[in-house]
Amino acid sequence: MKILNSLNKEQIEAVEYNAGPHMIVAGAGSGKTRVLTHKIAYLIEKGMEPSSILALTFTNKAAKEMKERIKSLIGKKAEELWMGTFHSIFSRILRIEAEKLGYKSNYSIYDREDSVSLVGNIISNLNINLESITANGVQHKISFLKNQMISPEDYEKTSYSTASDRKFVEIYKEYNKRLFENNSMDFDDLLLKPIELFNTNSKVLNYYKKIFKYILVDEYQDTNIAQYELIKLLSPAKDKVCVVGDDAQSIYSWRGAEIKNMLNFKKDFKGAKIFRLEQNYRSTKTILAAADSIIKNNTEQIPKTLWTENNDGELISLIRASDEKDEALQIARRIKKEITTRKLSLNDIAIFYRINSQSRALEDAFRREKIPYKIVGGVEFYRRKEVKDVLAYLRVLSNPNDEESLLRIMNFPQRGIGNTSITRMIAFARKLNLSLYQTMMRVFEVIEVKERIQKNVKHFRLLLDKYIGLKDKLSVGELTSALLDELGILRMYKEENTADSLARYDNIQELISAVQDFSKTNPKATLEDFLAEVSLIAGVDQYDEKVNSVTLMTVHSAKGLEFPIVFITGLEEDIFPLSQKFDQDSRLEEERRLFYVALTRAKEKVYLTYARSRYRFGEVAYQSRSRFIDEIDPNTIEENEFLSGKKAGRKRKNFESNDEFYQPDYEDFDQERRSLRVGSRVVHQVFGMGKIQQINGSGDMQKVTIAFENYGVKQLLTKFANLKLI
DNA sequence: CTTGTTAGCATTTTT
DNA sequence: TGCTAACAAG
Repeated sequence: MKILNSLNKEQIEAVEYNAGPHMIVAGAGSGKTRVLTHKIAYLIEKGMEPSSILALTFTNKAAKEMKERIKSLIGKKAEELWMGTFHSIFSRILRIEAEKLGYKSNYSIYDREDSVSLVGNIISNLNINLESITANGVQHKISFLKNQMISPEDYEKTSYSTASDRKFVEIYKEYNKRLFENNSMDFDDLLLKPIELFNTNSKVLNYYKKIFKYILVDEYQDTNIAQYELIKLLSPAKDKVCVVGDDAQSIYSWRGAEIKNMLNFKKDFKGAKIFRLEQNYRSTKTILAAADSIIKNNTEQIPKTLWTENNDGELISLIRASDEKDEALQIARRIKKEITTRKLSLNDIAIFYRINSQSRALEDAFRREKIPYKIVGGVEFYRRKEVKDVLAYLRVLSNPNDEESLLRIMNFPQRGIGNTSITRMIAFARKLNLSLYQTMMRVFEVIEVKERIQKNVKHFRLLLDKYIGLKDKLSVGELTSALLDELGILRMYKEENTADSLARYDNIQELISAVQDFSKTNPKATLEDFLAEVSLIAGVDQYDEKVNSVTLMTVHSAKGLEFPIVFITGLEEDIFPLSQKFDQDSRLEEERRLFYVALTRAKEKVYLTYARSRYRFGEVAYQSRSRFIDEIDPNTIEENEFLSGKKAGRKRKNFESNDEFYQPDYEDFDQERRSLRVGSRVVHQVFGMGKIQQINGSGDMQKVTIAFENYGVKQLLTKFANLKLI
């Protein structure tokens, strides 16, 4: 069969096996996507209807790519596949089944920010003033519990009821209630609600079980309990379930992902068969050896040996920088060199970092060195304030019960409806059990609101009604343009004429073209369709390999991608691995897996960079280099002397002495404390011997963290500590 | 109700 | 450091 032609023996076995549940343990670069796509094509060629195959992926981008690839194998039929992320597939099902749960099908989807702001409102409404209760913290905890399928009632039963715990439960309950009243769901509900539906309504469950004759799951190592539950519930006859994953690449446990799902697969699905893909087609032998030497330090893993027929390739280069600016500059220079020496395009190069905030220095350097770049993720387009404002309008038009969105736009652009009036209207609404939107119609009964403002509210309400009336008559694109025109938001930003406001102007323009684009590609699409898609877009989904520029992204977003040349930056303790008391080994092991993922993205060449000092929280922090560097097999790595460290600094001085960004190495102005270094052993008069773990700040404010032999870890001001070097 | 100022917080990672 | 949410004054 043609479809099997391009596969190796193990891959063919995995593709052909379709008798029952099976798991494909696929190492990095072993052709996992290839196997999945070919398997689906194979199934269809064997006569299975595309519309009866459910394929779940981790990102929208992966889904889209896979669909494209399947299309090229079997043609247009691929369009009918149920393929997408868990969240998008089940939100689609919920659109259809919402009424059975008491929701309406036009429900809004709240992203994390929306949830936090709802939680914030609840906290202030309930008049809670506890140090330990913050909107962010509570939202985080709620999400965490939802991921484990723990309801407020469950939580109440199992946990100690401290005062703050009781308050938390109160907020959690109110949060769910308000979501329901707003006809809204948060990300976690998109998984929980279908479970609830299937568990309480066997008719619906059986209906979908009949539709899905085959289930495939990608990135199985990153599924959480709720996702596992969904797979289990929907398992078709004979458990025709195929999951693909790599336990070494599990990097989302903080989001509730359970490697256990992978480790327990054989137990969970009776008669399950395991396939292994161990031949790597992506990387050089050197890169694989380095990656292997890293992951060996982890204890929990499914044993496997990756091998490749590829060349040895080049050694990994280690680059030392004095600070983050130097690091960025050196990377920029390397990139220029790489592009001229190997005939590569900018697209072939990626720079990874552990945390988004590291991107700033890199961006600065690339701008100055005129290297085109694109950032994946970061402050995502659809999460920007001005974009969210416009989307809030669209959401209200679609679902007027969406109070969070309504509040967001009530006085934007300013129309003289201030906080006090809004609070009074909400009080009225709660008393009479109305929605805020309904209250707006009856605002003249809210006597506490001034007459002039009542008129403003009515005016606003009429505006909304006008567009609600129009929303099914116009395309989404036309609707948005007309609305924005009437609101004058664009004009407002243009007239303001600051760099900031013009950027916002551009972003809204971009949104408009995105909307129009959507209308064009989906002529029949409704406003709801557009909103549903937009709410579930992630940073990585916007990665466009066609634009010719280097790529900047977090290691998390890099999962599933590959590049000829990869820079992994910020290899310092407390950055990568990220600072954390490693009270649990599992935390450190996840950081290590993350580093493993980063390394295995590279096809030809890896650069590792670290900086001696780095701005964090507005102060300079000195860090020792990452333990991961020392875990790498020394035969695969070389320290790069040229262009490194102080040399680069001097070079800069010669060429760009008038550079406003230029700063002398800290040694030059902080000489008396120069001898204090991370790792230095010191004596303190009271605490005795110790080793410096961390140095923060400079001058009189400089603080050192020292692990004393007999007194534990202490943080001291250098100025008073009177330390003696040994 | 708007505008301007400031204190305090933030940097994990994302569907 | 850079942003925001909260606060104060007009």
